[in-house]
Amino acid sequence: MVTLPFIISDSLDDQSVGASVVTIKDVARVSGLSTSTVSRVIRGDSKVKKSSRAKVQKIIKELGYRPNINAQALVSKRSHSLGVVIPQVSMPFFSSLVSGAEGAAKETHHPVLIVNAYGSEQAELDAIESLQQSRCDAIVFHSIHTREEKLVELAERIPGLIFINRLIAPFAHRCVWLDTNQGAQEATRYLLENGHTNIAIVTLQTPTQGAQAYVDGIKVALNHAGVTHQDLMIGRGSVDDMEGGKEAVINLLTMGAKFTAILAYNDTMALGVIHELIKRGVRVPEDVSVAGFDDSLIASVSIPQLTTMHCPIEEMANYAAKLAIELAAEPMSSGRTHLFMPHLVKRDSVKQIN
Amino acid sequence: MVTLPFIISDSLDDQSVGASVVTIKDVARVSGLSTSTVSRVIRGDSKVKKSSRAKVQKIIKELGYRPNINAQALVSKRSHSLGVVIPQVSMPFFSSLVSGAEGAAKETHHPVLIVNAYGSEQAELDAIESLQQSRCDAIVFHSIHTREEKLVELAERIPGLIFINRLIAPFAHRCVWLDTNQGAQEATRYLLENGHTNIAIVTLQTPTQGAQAYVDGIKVALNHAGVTHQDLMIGRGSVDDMEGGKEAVINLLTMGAKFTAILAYNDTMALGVIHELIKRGVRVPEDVSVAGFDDSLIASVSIPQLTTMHCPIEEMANYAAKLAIELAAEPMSSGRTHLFMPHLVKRDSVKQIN
DNA sequence: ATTCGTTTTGGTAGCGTTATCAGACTCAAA
DNA sequence: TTTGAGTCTGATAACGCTACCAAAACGAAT
Repeated sequence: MVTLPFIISDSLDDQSVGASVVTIKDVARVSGLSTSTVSRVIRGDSKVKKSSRAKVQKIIKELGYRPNINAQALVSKRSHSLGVVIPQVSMPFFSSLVSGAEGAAKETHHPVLIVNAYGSEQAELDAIESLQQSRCDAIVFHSIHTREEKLVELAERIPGLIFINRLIAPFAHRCVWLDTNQGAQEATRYLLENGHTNIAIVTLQTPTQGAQAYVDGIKVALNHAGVTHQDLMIGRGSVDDMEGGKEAVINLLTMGAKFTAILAYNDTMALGVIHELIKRGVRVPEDVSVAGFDDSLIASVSIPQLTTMHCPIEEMANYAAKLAIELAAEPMSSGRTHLFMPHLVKRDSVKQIN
Repeated sequence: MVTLPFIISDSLDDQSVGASVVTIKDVARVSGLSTSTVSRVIRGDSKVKKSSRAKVQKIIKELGYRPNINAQALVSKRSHSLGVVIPQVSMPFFSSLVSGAEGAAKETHHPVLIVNAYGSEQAELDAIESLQQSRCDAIVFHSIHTREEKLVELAERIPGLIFINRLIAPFAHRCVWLDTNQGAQEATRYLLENGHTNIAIVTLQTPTQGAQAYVDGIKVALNHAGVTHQDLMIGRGSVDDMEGGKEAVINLLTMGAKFTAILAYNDTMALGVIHELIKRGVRVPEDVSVAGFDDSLIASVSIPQLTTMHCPIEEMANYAAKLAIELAAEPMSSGRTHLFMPHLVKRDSVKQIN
């Protein structure tokens, strides 16, 4: 980082006293009505004469009045804002998530608070607590490290808390999740259809719920197709990024696995795999096919473009945000499940063999 | 989007009345002191006896008390939160920006509000207004479409408003920006050093401030090196994404431009260029070298990995956030400029010729 | 003991909004 | 004209906190 120390000698400020903000009282005074009536108009309460409503609305517009949401939050004990807790906004998957949630929140004029909570249960719990301090009542939470038991506790305490991309059985109706197992099956079937039977898996060393479902799904599809794997070829990476992908494929190679295709737990790992293979002179997809999972931005940007399972994370987050806002307004103890399906996106990293 | 309508019949909730939140009064009562003293402890006011302070802090911890920030904001007329306005979180460049700002805000316990403002001046102004309504006083604003005159107006009104990646001359000390011109020069020099003299530019149809600086920088470097371009080869795309990149290179090709290297205004456009070239059987970098700008995530993901100018957007945003928070606390009418330098990242998309 | 400065404390009045209740105004029916 | 049932409106008390001022409490110096 380079910051030039060039000083600009600026004139002094004119000390202009910032035009004091207009309050509900100003609107009341100007309109000749009481704050109560103005408040009713703001909140869309029906018990107000048409002419009064019109007058108040006119004055509000003229004065550029905006209710102070802090005061509203104070008295109503609800902030009308949406919190989003994710590991890292800068990762494409999560930034899509945030984007989806932001879209939903904007529709209902909810401000969006985001908190990065990376790497540990403590970070995740701290994030939730900081949102609570802001009296944020609707929360979309992408938890990775927090124990289910803790999450149950949180869900009991916070009616507007929605889990995304993770299933907490006792609160299934508060989870917006993806059928990773089915997705993995579909990806596997696609490889099988293309003649691949020697399929290796690239996944995480310490599998998350999703990673587990992914591997399970692949096994189901392989079994169902009658592909007998005396022992499954599984390469594991310690992290879910490109490095993890490289690590996993190196493992696979050093254990002498023979495969014509690789299924990777996510796009980033898949790209790590591809990079490592190409570095070793293995062509993708001519020698080995590779499929990812997520269909994140990088999938369509890479060369070859990645065949992958599209995970509708933006729509899921949009849905989750609406649900959170809804439940924050009126808690419900049960309801339907919110299950989304990934679907296959065929691009260039998988090739037909035989 | 597929949502399964599977209904879970859940037991009724136990109607547990959410343990009412502890307030400053509770702390005061339990500690046997007044709310004033407790408030002093919270705010770190020095005028409080050591023993009292210790006692209050103990009780606060025991009761799990957290100040209600809405009440604090109401009385202090400042929200102590940081707003971030960007075109789209889901774009890697901006999600890095958000991430940097979030990091800075977390240090000072400022919640982070994000607002997408895509595509128009109105969207950007609406975003700022929505933050104002939240009484958000520190704002980092990545403006693209708003006229400078409007931005000056905003800057005058909001002391904690910082512009990122755009220079507003009258408020230079409130801008955290990048020397794109120098960066473009450096990229150009690198191509020249590698023997390229027929260099084409890929940029935007309607150039933003940054795009203009980029093209200017290239011209400067070319002139300086004595490379005479009777007429510069410039291909223009209507948008700054892969499609825009493709569009621009197609323009270049159809106008019959002869080049051995392309400088693209950003990484995404550069990748669009590469995709289009490869599609047409032109090898990168063997036949044509391509360099990008930004060093966003995708630059290291593609094959070939992209040679590009690293733009330290995360550090810039971190710096901008700190500045915004600082200025919101105590406005200043002048100060130093905050200029960051991009630097070259050599990867695989540029090849030496001759 | 009295005085004085200094440190420490508590009481109270808001901040801008909403909820609640009671009061005032309609208008039709008696 | 009175009555009653609506419809509409306004006064007021919170919400949880901080700012301000005044009152204690404490020593040290007289």
